[in-house]
Amino acid sequence: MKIASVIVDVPTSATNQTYDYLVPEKYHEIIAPGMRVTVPFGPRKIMGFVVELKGESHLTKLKELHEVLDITPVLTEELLHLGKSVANKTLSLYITVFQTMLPQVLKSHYTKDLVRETDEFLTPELEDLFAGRESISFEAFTASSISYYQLQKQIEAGNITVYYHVKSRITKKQLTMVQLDVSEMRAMEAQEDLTKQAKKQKELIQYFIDHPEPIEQAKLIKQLHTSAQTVKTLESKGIIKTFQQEVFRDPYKNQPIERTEAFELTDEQTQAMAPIVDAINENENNVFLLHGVTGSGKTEVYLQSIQHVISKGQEAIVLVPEISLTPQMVRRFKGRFGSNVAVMHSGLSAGEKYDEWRKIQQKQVQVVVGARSAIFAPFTNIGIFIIDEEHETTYKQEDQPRYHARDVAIERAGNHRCPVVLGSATPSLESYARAKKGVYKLLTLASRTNHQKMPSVEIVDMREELHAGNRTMFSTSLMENMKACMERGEQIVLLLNRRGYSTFVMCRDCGHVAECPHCDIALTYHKKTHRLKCHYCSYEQAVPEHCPSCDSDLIRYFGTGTQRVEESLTKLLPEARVIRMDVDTTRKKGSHEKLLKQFSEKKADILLGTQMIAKGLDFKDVTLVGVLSADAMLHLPDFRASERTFQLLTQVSGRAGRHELTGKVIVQTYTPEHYSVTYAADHNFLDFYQHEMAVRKAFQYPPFVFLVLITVSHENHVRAVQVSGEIVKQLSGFVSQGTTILGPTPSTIARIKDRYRYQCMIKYKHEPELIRYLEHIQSTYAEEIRKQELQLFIDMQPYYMM
DNA sequence: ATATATGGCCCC
DNA sequence: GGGCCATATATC
Repeated sequence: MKIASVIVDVPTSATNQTYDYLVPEKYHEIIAPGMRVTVPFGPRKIMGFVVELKGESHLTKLKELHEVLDITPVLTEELLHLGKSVANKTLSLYITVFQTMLPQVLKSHYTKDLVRETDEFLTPELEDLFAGRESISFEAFTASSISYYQLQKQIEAGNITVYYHVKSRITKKQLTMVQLDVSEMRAMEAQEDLTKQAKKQKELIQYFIDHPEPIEQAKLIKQLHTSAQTVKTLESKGIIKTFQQEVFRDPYKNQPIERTEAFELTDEQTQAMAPIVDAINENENNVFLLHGVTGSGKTEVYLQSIQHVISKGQEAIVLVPEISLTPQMVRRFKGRFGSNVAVMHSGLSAGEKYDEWRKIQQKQVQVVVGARSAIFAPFTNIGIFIIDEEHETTYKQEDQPRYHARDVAIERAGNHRCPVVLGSATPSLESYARAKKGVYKLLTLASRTNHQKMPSVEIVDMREELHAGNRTMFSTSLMENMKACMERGEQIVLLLNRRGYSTFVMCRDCGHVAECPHCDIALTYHKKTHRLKCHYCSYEQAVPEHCPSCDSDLIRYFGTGTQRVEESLTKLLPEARVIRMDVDTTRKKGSHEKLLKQFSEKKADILLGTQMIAKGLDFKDVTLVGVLSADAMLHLPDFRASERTFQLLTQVSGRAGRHELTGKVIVQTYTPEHYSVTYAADHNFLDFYQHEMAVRKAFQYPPFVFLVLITVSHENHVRAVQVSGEIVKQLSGFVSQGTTILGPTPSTIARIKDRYRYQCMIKYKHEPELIRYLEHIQSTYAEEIRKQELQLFIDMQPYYMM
């Protein structure tokens, strides 16, 4: 007897367990853990993952599984094991973790059909609906106004049956290929037999006599200036044949990429790489923190370490933040490893993602470069994990499963007995503290490979500008430097922290701000549509002509931050050609790349944008970087605000003068004395680290403690307060002395989509049973959660405190 | 998540 | 008791 333990595709806590099914005889030989199957679940049929095969079950009566969907497992044994562990550590459901390990197209969707089983008259309404057809979709029934009860009676009577279908969305791209179907000799004879008018056919046969290998039909037609008809005719004569061939979509096929050789490493790079290579050779499961200033050649260290892994016959996973997964970055990896690289990021279509994933699964590549979820690439013999810009917050997923790619990398490295390299110019405090304690091994690259000096950073106090009568958002110094820079024919990058700029609508008379009626947040003004939108729900309204509070018609509104800057920039510097990069201008696929290409071809003088331009970009003629408001995010209710400000300022400073030309950075701020601004200006990570650690210690924040954020949301305000209070009380009874529980307090946004939100925070140093307590809390409210009344979000090591 | 069982209410 | 709805419950 063969039994499969299956995790079913029903994302609820009540079904977060394995279900046993008998494996039908015909699947005995081929079924394996990690395959997707369809199983009967109650009266339905749904998809599930086989996590285990066994000989017996604790249950006596088992159903048979319906169908095996895969030929080879889509999840390796390691990923099954990892998925279980990630789910437990992040309080997520097994099924949601397994789903995030796979490309979207492998997710199933379900359809239902109603099939008529009798010629007898059903009911007038149902006869109308079927209208003579044998079967109809269940949607057609739902759309009609026939009561479910009526249908149920027909189902009970056996007059109608419900058929369940599970479909995968897989689309493999097929190409029509053409090939000779006869011997060369026979082809020549056929060529002779053709009449004089059949010139095209003769040419086509001649082509195959010269090139016997199969060719793509479209290419053939184009090359010979012929038509599909010619191919068809010859095929019907049996001289040539066509067949379908599966191909991988290659998102980079139209970009010729130059091959590069390994650069010679500097002494510093050689020293940094040696321990990594040792770890690769010795299969040592070490975590390295590679702290290298911008321009110190971290990427070259990655590339050569990977080269080493490849020559050992092993595989490499490289994570980069989504935002810096630019063509420039991809080109560096493709340039070195050619078609041995798979690329995974959100810019690819679902089909492209699936194809890249299959290249990994089928071992056609040894390297994957991708954003967060690429950490789950189904390699089986991994030799290194690299996480570039390790401090980036995008490595933490904000919705279920709330995993951190860095933690997953470290766990997987344990499974594969291989090193992890975390690289950054501005490591997270957590990682740097671990490196100092010796938990991670610290490697340092202190100098730039081209021996260029770090750009000089000028801090401009915007309060003084204001006192001097400058009410624009550009300081005198920035303005003068921009003009000079443009005269020299060099380029400028301007960075704006979007969050710092108002996009709301306000009444000038009474100060009334337009707010969302469903969420406690100001509405955002969209210039394009001249409407107000809520960022948290889909609410939308026209801009009021009169203030709803005082009836004044002095309504003041702005465009989005970058739009506003662009407007005043064109007023003050009309000769400047500006490229604006923000959410609005990069929404369309490929527009990100297009804008950057335009800028690199010097079709513009100024690149203006938000965070997204701060990373990874490398333009040789950029000599001036301006930060319009450095402290915009300093005042957010977030203990990492200083760290983020320091990181951002350091990142952008690195954008200037990467090549021969020396660069200058101008940082505008209202708090010029703040340590995250001054240390960033001095390129001084170590002192920033010391200072910030003291602050974290004083206020008991990470890395001195671990955090858990629990958010409670309920339609009923009173109940939300009640539940969050109960949770704090319960937890206080469980946890040990050194642990503090803060709250409950209203969330930063106290109401979203008409639901009230309260949160509490746990600060702990050592709490081995914490997950157990949290699970207990979850189960306490399971009923209310299931009824969709209550929502509980538990975030281990949160990044956003909202 | 969702099909089905269960319980209650109304009406004849 | 049957029709009809809302709510509870199990799903190998």
